[in-house]
Amino acid sequence: MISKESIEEKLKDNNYKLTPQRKAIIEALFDCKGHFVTAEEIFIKTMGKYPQTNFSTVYRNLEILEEIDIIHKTSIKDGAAVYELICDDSHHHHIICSKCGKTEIIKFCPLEQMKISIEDKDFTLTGHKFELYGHCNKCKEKETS
Amino acid sequence: MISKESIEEKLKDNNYKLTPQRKAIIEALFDCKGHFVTAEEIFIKTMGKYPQTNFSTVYRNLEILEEIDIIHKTSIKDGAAVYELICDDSHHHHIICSKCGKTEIIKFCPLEQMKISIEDKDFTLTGHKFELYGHCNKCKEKETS
DNA sequence: ATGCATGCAAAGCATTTGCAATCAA
DNA sequence: TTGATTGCAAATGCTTTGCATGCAT
Repeated sequence: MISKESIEEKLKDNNYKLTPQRKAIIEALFDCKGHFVTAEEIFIKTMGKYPQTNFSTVYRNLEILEEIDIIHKTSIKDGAAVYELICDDSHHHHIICSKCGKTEIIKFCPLEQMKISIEDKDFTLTGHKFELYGHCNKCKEKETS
Repeated sequence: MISKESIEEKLKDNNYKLTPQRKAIIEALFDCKGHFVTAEEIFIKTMGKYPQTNFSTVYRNLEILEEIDIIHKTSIKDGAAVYELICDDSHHHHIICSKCGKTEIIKFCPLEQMKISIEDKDFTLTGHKFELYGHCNKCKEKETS
């Protein structure tokens, strides 16, 4: 799937150094696999691994990690952005629990069937976003009880 | 399609008063039909119509208008949110120019074909987002020249 | 007359930045 | 050794809020 080692290698390839803070942030992201989490959550988890880590450092690294396609960034609702480790290289989308951030991967991409119907439009396509939102079963149980 | 009168009626129905500021904001949104625009752009346009309008008032009204489904809110990129008057009642999505905010409506919704393949997932669906991003021809021309 | 709406200024929140000190390579 | 990286604190940008005043109904 993906390993810390492969990420560290990718960082090296892009001329980034391996600081203990950076390693701790990556570990934190690993712990949150399958969930979109805020920078604050990552910061807290990182602090548990390497307490001498600053919030700015977290933000700066999240930016780097996004740039080299190690993590996804999106915003579920207004407010803080959320991040998730990319575990699957192939193009995909997400269904996201808007309560806890849990995600599942959706392999289906609507874009292919679309392309034809966009040709007549006044646009050159550069990107797209397709996200489903819902409540995961765990969160639904909490509601009921 | 949609008229200022119908919006004003909807406001009344929801027990909102018709202040000149509110009217000016609605007019501003009309002027921006077919474009996602920031609160600031709406504020500026509103000031041209009724200069005694405060930025807070704009935000407060955008919130109200979103709540009663008069406008759409989304965020194209990080930073400011963008808003657009809803001109078409039927469910649809958008292709959005990430340079100028221009939009075109896409009637196609991928959700229908999807529903079956989500049934096995651990989720109860509550919402979805499907947006295409690109450059409109006008913005592309500017690039070249 | 009543309470919703506004203006103003201050606060809130997530995120970014400048700069000096530090550390990985 | 040297430039990338960090910590710190301050600044930024967007948005929200409290409160007194004003205005639509």
